[in-house]
Amino acid sequence: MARIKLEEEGKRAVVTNRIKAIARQQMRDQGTASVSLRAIARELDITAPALYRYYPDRNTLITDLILDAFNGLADAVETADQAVNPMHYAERMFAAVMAYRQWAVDHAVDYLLIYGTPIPGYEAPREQTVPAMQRTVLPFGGILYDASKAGILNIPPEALIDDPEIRAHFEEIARTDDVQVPYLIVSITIDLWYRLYGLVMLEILGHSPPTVKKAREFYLIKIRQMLKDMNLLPDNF
Amino acid sequence: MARIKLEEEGKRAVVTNRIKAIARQQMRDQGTASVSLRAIARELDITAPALYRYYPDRNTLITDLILDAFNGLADAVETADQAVNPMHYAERMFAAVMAYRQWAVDHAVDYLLIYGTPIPGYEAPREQTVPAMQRTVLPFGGILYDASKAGILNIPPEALIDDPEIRAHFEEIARTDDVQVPYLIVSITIDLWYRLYGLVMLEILGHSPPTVKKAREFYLIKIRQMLKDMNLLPDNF
DNA sequence: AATAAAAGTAAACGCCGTATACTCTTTGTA
DNA sequence: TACAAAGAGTATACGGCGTTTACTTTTATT
Repeated sequence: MARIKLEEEGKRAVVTNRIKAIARQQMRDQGTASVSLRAIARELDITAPALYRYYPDRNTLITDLILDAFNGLADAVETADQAVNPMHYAERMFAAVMAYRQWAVDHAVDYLLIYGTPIPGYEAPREQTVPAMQRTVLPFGGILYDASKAGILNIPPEALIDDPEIRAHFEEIARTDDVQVPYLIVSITIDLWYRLYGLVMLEILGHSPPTVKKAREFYLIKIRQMLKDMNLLPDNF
Repeated sequence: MARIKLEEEGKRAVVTNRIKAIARQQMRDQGTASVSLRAIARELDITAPALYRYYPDRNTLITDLILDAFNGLADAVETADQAVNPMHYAERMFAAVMAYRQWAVDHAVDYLLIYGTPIPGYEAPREQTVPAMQRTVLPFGGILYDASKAGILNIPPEALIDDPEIRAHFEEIARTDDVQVPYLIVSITIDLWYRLYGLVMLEILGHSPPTVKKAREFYLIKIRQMLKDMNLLPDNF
């Protein structure tokens, strides 16, 4: 029975996966906000209301797509990080940073879905999306923390935060059950992260100020400088 | 007759302005992509097809809103720049940078409209939008150029571009009819700009990695560091 | 006052998300 | 094995959307 139950669940999973795949294709073709239940149903040779057996409404489907995107991005970064020697912090950071950009470029709509303008009428359920989002930032923080513990990391002076409130906020973020990560790690992680974000968004949306051609090279130049400032630039770059 | 003609044109302008105002209100309420001709018509106590006397289609209206937004942002930055002594480059830059953020925060939907995820089904007419967009970047380049001519500007080493193609591209951007602005000015302008972009987007969209509270203070911290690196930090900040 | 242009309306087409009521088909159990 | 319950799907409908077509009203000019 457990086996039959599983097969049943499997069938449902197959259908929901096809629904999501078609939705992603639609986003690719028509833009992030163009997920249309009727169009998905048409593609599946099914009437529109039948989709409501799988998703209670359009928003839930979108939430599912968002969670998939966050997890896909996080997986890509984590995988890249874990593929290199954990003691080679510079290589780890470089791999993570390049994987981040590559995933965003390869899955532009998904990246826009999670980090771009929200879809009108859609409100994200924060209790689900926030943890998923944090997964995409955590690897960078982890690498920086590891490097700092190893005494490798150079923390640029601009990471120091005078404002006590922001400092407290950063310390709160960095407090887990057993460790208190120094707020400076949070500070440089966010600094790195918002710059990745700006660079990637610019490339994906294609409206660099006068368009920067050769976006990958530009990204590399900027990344190289950032990592150099942190003493995390791999020798071979 | 010329007078009457003008009044006629004035009436048309009044209506199109009301159309745009309602559209902006809609965006504010429902999100960037929710500009609805029928809803605008309803608000105007008019039938939907009547709107086609003023705009041939929805996309043209959106283009108009986009151009207004670009020009509004550019005006805000230019005005802030021109309000201070033109010889005080640090003050000029600080004023421009703060005006940029303030406009974006005050007109979040408009900022998203021009720099966020494109509206599905809408394709911007580049020959109109690109020049308007350039107006929003130009003031920063101008201040930096003026400061460099005055021998004030400190150009950080990361502005140097090794890649000859990107360098050539930057030089092309910086070539106007009578002057050839050094590519380094373009390089630091773009560098400043994409970081403003990342910071502002993060604040507007509210999905800082774990949300950064006190976004203005955070912006200030980052800006201060950038300007300091360029020797453009005003004394009083 | 007559006329031409501008502004607006009514009706329709084919999209959309969603709700309701109904019908098959599959499945678990008496 | 017969049957009831559950699951999957359909038909129909509602009100929303952008847009087109054909027609009417208003306004300005000669």
